[in-house]
Amino acid sequence: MAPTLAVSTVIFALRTDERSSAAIGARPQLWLPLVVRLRDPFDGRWALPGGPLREDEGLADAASRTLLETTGLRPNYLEQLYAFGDADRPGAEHGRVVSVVYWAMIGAEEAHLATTGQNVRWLAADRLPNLAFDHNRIVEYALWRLRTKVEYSRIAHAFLGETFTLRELREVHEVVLGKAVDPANFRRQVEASGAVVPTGQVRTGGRHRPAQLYRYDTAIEPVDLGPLAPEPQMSPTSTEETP
Amino acid sequence: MAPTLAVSTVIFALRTDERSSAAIGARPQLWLPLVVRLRDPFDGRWALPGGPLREDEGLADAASRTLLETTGLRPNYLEQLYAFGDADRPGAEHGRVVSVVYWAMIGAEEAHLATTGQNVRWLAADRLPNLAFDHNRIVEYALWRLRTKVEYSRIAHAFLGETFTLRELREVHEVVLGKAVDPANFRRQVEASGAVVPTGQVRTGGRHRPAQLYRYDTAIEPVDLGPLAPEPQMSPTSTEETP
DNA sequence: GCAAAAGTGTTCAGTCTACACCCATGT
DNA sequence: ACATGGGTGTAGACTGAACACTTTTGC
Repeated sequence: MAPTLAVSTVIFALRTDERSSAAIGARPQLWLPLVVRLRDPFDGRWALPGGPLREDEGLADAASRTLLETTGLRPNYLEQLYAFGDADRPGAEHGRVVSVVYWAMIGAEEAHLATTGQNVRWLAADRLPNLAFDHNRIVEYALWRLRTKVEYSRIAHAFLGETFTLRELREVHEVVLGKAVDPANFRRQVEASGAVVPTGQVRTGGRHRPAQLYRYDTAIEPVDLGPLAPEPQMSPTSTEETP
Repeated sequence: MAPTLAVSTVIFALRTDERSSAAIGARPQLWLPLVVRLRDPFDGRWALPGGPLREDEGLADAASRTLLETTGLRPNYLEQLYAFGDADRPGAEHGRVVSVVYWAMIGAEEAHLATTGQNVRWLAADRLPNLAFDHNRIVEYALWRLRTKVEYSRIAHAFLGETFTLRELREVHEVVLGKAVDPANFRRQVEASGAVVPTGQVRTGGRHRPAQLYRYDTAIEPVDLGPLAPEPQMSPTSTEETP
């Protein structure tokens, strides 16, 4: 019997814990939405949003769709993570499944508006319970990818809104990497990258000097995707023998 | 109708062109084995080795198997590349296929022994004809991944044998990256990485001072795979709510 | 005025790069 | 002897971490 094909998505957003949100200076954390399984295997356990691939639907489309269905949102960033399909995956007794998993980043403003359906719940990424299938391992891998990618690319802004202060962007790095970042050096690095442009506006309100607001420079690709980049640049490198 | 699942592999080896092998100082190049398609779609065109996923067989196992079937070899390095599954992939008219593609590196000694079956042919990676499906794009992406990975990890030795001189290792870098590398600086970087240990043996025969032979230090992982590393470190980060 | 964060300047150490130079071998 | 690549040394450019310091707001 041929294995079933499914698409799942690890959806990350930066949120402040509701319970401690009243506390001043509450650091945001990484959260992700999970859905309850309503049947075996792993009936009643939390699992990543996902489902079978529909006809005439691309893999990334399926990821976007399940994301929209579970959260009502569209992601600022979406990337394929990995295809998991070992024959001994947990739950394979009930029918083998090959999962193509995506991971996504949601902006701050949208994250507030997330519809939390009956079977959906947001949980902190570093305090997850035992999930269905091998989903704990998948989330671990997605977290690892997020962390390494934040360091060498420019995706951090995908957790923020249209405009943001460098302080906010730095906080994203600090929360994701789990360590403090020098404000002075961070500012210079970001400015030197040219990925960000000042809007002229400032954000006031703190008990301190107002901060310049920046916007992401859309002319700059956040990640180097190589030949997978948008423009499909179909490349018959040369024209030679065809047997 | 559910999409079919297939596993294909981009297999790289460093070879000297047979026609110019007589010439002295012939630079090796990247080659890859392709198979002729014997039916529609793309009947008669070259394609990546691959096929459907068998029952009770992991994705990586399937990649290894097709690699063995087409070349008679086992790879020194094997990694998942990407899952291609857009609804508008070339050839989808004859039935939609989601391809999980792997890429592999073959050692120098093995590459000589490669069995070249009736329908198999090795072609130079930078002079490929029009391949079946979107396989040109896939090879481009695999090449890009190989190049970026050679720069920041220690996989280059996978194109060589058990022991090798630093000259040979440097040549791998030069061929893959397509540019000259300073011998002095390369030596220092490799030695500093500690990934390589001198065997005490030397390689004589050139009209020059004999070169020290090195062996790869197997205690060091060639690539940082993060949570996908061998030891499955099943990680229920904590034990919390299960609805 | 004072606390707090925004933003600037400077130093120091480590790394990368280019290139000069000596060493050991085959012919 | 001498050509050739193996191997070492080193000066300058560049980069990143650390941290002192000035600026501008809210209270």
